[in-house]
Amino acid sequence: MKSPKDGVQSVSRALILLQELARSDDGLRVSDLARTTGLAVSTAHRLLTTLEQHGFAQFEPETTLWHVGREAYAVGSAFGRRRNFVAPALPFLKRLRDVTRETANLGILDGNQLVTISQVESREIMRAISNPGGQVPVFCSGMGKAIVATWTDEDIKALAERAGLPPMTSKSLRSMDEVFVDIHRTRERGYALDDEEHVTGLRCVAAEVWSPQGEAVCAISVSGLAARLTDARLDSIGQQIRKAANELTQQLGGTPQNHSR
Amino acid sequence: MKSPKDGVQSVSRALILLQELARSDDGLRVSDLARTTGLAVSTAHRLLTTLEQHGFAQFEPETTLWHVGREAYAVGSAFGRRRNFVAPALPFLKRLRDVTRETANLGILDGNQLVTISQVESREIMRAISNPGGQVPVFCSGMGKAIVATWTDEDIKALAERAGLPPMTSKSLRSMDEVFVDIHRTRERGYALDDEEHVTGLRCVAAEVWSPQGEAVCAISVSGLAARLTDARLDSIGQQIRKAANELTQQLGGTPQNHSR
DNA sequence: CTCGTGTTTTCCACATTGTGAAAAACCTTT
DNA sequence: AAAGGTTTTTCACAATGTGGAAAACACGAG
Repeated sequence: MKSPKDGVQSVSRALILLQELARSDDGLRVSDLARTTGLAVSTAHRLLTTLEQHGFAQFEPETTLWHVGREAYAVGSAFGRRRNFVAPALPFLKRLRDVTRETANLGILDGNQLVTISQVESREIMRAISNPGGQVPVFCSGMGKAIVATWTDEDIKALAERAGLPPMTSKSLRSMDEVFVDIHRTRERGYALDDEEHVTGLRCVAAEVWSPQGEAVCAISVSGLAARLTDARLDSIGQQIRKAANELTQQLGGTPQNHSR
Repeated sequence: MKSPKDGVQSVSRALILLQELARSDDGLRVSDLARTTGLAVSTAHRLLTTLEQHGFAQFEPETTLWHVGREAYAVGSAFGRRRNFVAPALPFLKRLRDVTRETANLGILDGNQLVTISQVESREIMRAISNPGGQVPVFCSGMGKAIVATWTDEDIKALAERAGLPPMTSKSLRSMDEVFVDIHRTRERGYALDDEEHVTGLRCVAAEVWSPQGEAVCAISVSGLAARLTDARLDSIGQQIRKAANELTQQLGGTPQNHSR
């Protein structure tokens, strides 16, 4: 009967209680919890009070109902804080790589730069262009523009002023006007485009991913040689990225917002 | 040595490990955790694997680091769900963030502490100050004071005695007299102010939100560097928060009461 | 007011369960 | 190949968690 590999019994039970609590919206009584988890009432009670002492559970004396506590919230939100979208994003990146045969990327905004967090490489000959961890000026990056396009115009302006518009190539956006034209097109299209604005010969199509808070947290993109990412393919790829970004958003517990503002 | 009333030892320890994990943004090793919590390495390891089996902790083999797991997030968000004003509040927070360009927060009173439930970050460079789930002594917090100002003087006194007046900074309220002076000003103004009373260099403007039962259930606030939240801007921002809080109240089916009592 | 039935909470003897020292299995690094 | 640093596993022991039963509440009905 004793299974050596189930971990610590009492801890397991306490966690199961927590999950049970989370399942219910308006609280549970000790005896209910004991029944649904198959524990003795006294045991359930003991575990619950332990959880309560640490703030993971909350007891309402007037109604004698148990709820999930603030500390559970605090600890849980640490999970959200962490860049934990990289793992769930991987399958999506892989699929994008497979259908487009180009490199797929995941990036976040860090300060004034866009940094590539994760990347699934194309299998073509010319592939690794920007390596993971690499930083790119926001407005020279498809992913950067995808994220920024969800912001208000004032915020975008402020960021552009802070970050500047370094001319990486001859096609880089050079003026505030050009930026806003591009952002508008991005919002209309539903995906962002970097047409050799960062590196000559390199194109990139990107869409943003939303957090449960309703903010654009990161973006995914497909990048490859302009010679291969032809105008003809561009929109089809754009749609696919948009779709993948929405699905990833959903999986992260967010809802895709509308791009237009 | 055996203290009968500290609950179940192993569960306590597991929870402490979780909190420790939450504290760190980029993961911890077993041995670090063991040291900081004072547990034997093997014990820590056993507890962690138990947490992992239930998804509350996450282990990255390649880097041998432990993180908070998805299940902790799932359970924690049940806490937010119960406080069902967090979703409707989001648009208001976003708007506040957009017009003030500072961080907007939503907080509730939990026991003697004010806990930040939700937050929409400013896009300026210096932003994340307190993370969601964080706790602050009531009287060092704009949101805390906004809520408390709706109470009777006796209730306030009782709370202050229970919770104490921890001097977080040199500007923190230190005496019952100072508390009541501040509360009076808050009631007159219609919004509460935290002028570097929690963290030096940080200001915060807040107003309370009413439930249909006619109780102040939560508060919203805007916080930012004192250097940016200048005296000149303060009143204008205060008015805007007051307005947003009233609108949110309305949307929740409550009616904004009058602050004076 | 008293009894009855539903709770939650406390107690306690017992052995199941969790414990930590130490050893084993892994890694990198030199 | 050896030396430090890890993470895992093992194991003998007793401290720790267990659940039945009893006590303390809380409410409604008679």
